[in-house]
Amino acid sequence: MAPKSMEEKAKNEFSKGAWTSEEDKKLAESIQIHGPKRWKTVAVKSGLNRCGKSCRLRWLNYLRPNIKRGNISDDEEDLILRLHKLLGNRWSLIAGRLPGRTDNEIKNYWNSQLSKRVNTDKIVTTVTIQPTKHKENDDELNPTNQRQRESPNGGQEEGNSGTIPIFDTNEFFDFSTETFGLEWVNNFIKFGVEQNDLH
DNA sequence: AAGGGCTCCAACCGCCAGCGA
DNA sequence: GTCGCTGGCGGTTGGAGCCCT
Repeated sequence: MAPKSMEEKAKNEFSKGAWTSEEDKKLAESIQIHGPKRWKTVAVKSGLNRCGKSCRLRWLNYLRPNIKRGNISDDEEDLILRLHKLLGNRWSLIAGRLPGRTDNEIKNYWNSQLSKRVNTDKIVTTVTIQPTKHKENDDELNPTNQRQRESPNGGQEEGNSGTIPIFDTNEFFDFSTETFGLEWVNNFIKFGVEQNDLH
């Protein structure tokens, strides 16, 4: 029985499990040559018996330069809580606003620490978001939104029961740039204060 | 000291969208 | 228009290490 898809083929042919320092070195060298985009090429040229997806994951979550690991500060935790309240489980978007943090790390942090606290302590952020008429723009901007809505819980954690926050992410985030300035944080907090003042 | 349960996190899996042939 | 390949995403799993009894 031949494999039905490339993914199934990959499952059978590539090695899995923890990466060794030797593999890390080979991967880094290959990425230096081919760039952190063409993962199939990187995987093949590196001589690693790993699939492109695995190489990408390793690079993004571990080898990438300027990556921060562990010791999530109170400020960062507060941001994660607030952003999760607004965005739901859109980890890549949340990570994009936390310099040096990866979506995987934030997802793990949420699942291991924050979700429990949200459920048990009934943490309530002070931000109350009103629906806007720009929902469609949000989808155009972030294709993953559509998938989120199709997920069983609609991208919302149990701790977020109640009204589903719908807002225009573009009001806060400039997705057209890769800069990680903190100006958006000020806008974000200011917006939250304004919304609270209305109630 | 031992072993059973728990926590955390690296890595895998499945799905989907974009793109080129 | 469609098909296959690739990259990106969120969900899930497995194992190493820690803690408690």
